[in-house]
Amino acid sequence: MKKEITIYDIAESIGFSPTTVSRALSNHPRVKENTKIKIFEAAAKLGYQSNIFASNLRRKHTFNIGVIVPRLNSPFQSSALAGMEKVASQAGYNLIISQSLESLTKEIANTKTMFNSRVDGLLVSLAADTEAIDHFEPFFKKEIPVIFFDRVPEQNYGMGVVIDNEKAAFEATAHLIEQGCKNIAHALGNLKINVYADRLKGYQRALESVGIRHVPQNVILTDLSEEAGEKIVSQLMEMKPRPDGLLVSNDSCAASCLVALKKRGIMVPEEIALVGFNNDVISRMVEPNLTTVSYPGFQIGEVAMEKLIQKLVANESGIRQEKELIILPFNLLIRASTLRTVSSNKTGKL
Amino acid sequence: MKKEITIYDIAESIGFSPTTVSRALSNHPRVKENTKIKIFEAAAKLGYQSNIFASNLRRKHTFNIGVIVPRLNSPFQSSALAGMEKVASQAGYNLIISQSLESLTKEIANTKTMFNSRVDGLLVSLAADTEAIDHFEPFFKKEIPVIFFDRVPEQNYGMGVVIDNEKAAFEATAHLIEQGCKNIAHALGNLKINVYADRLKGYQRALESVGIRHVPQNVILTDLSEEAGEKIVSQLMEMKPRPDGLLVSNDSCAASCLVALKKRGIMVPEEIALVGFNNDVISRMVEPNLTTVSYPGFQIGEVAMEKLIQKLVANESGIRQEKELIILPFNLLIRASTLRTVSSNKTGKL
DNA sequence: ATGAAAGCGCTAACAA
DNA sequence: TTGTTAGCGCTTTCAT
Repeated sequence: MKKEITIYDIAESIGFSPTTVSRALSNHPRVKENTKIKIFEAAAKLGYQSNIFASNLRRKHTFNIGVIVPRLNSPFQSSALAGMEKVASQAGYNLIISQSLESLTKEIANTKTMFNSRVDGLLVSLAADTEAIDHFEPFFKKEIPVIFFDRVPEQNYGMGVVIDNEKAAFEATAHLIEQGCKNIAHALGNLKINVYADRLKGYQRALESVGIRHVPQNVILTDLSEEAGEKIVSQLMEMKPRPDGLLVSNDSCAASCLVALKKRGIMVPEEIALVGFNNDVISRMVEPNLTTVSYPGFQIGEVAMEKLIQKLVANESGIRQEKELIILPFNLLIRASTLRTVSSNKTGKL
Repeated sequence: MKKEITIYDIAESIGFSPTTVSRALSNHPRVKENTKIKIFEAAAKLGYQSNIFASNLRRKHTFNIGVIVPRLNSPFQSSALAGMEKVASQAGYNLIISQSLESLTKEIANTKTMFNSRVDGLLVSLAADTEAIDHFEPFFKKEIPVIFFDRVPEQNYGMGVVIDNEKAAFEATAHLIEQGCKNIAHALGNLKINVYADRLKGYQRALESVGIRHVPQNVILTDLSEEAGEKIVSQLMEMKPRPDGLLVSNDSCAASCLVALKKRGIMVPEEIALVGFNNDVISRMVEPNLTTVSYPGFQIGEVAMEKLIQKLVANESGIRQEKELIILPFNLLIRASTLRTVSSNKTGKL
């Protein structure tokens, strides 16, 4: 490796001190305009590249923000990441991204790595296994801001960005009830995850609100994978009475349920009405189009990152910020998979 | 911010020199086992955390690898990232990820940021606008390895990981021809991108190979977005004779073409046979299922990262590596959207 | 097997 | 407006 050009080389080449060079390069106001120009020219001529380590070593921050997600390749998570990247890069921060693959062990390892890499802040969507959040203690202790998004811890914690999953599931279920469903099943993921636990509550509350007795077997725990659709539907087929409504906690799984239903000749929505979650592209491509809860992944990412950067700035100036849970709006998109009567078809997309 | 524990504190607390502490902590063989134990204990007791900047400053590398993708939220790119993350984290590297949003300007900015952050290596899938790759010069000059994946530069460059897009499109087109299509259209993205340019070649070669005259208007340039399907199909409807086969360069766009075709009452595959690209979930959910080219995103990510880390290790030991283009296998998955005769149905998924 | 000392390149307090 | 000086915390010769 060749020798690096340093501010000393620049300083020497034009007869200023390294301090002045340093100041000029970071656009300090107390350097004469003319000197700045000279210094920038010299820097360019010598091919100077600032050494970020040395700078970090002094200033004690990295401009790196860590992000830990369950899976990089999920439509929701990748949208959230896209939103984060947008905001972060605008503010001059880099993103260090890792995935927990739904494993607490890996999440702990990731957390350690992030800590050791000295990220300035951390954005986390928890793994399915995660119950306690002790592994974030080092961050809390050092007052490095941690913001959870989408999948947040159950217990009291700092700051989070979510949607109101309970309300979303409530509305989705209420919609099914309006469409005449009497016996509604709900397929969801690991109940350790707040997202699914909350949706279950909303689903139950909607049933109760119209006096429908809650049938435990109607709640189907799955991994919500593409393959799960077949299993869910075959389970549905065993039930008597057979459910006439199904709320599935993500769109790709809902789509695979739809395929499995159609394979068996079950009419959607006439025999079983179907609701998904997320408003993924797929919900608009299958036939019938899926009614779904529009889940603002990109925006969740943006807001979480904005909040984090705000905290960073606040910390810098010694301002103490409060705990806060930000709840973003969702949207129930009614499409053909639940519209049983022509009269209530508001979308024209039957 | 509280004062950090340094190796000096450890050294002082147990009466060794900082040197020995440093050596012990990095498991240097010439430190007595017993001393090591003492040092590790003291480190743990004091809550020592190694300062990665100081270490980087001395050792001149970061264990960070930069990744620049066109969009974080694309099924292909996020799979590739997942593959990269897996390999990188196993090898003790972090991923710094940014997106170019298909803009050369942003790509250049990202490249600069990555360079200034002193990533040890760079993985890039080019933006649509990118023609020249001068902005990677600083990396080449400093011999920081850069590996391109999927979307690689046209000109001569270092190392790349791709699939044989020309062959893939050739096979897909040949399959359409076998199924009796006489007039095949091809919807693809920006021809500056090798991926699409190569597919176009393959498509043309397949037509030529059976003596079908190539009709320029059959090549439809689009952004391959979800919305593009409608446009592509309406364009198709204008053509006479109307094409009886359509090769679309990604699955979500192919799915939207399918929806647009069905909306017009066109039978798929009978009137128009349809092939997509990527084997996204969506290709298995729409009806009929899409014939598609299985595009190994996760594996491309894995291989690219493995190669990069190999290069890093090789550089370390002064070994000079050759330029290399790695071509990964693809797979034409034949499904109902192209199967026109029962006799040639090999999948049973009509 | 251990230690002393120098320096990686930058920044910030203080001085001028 | 500019410069002097002293580290930030670690690693690495070179000694012992």
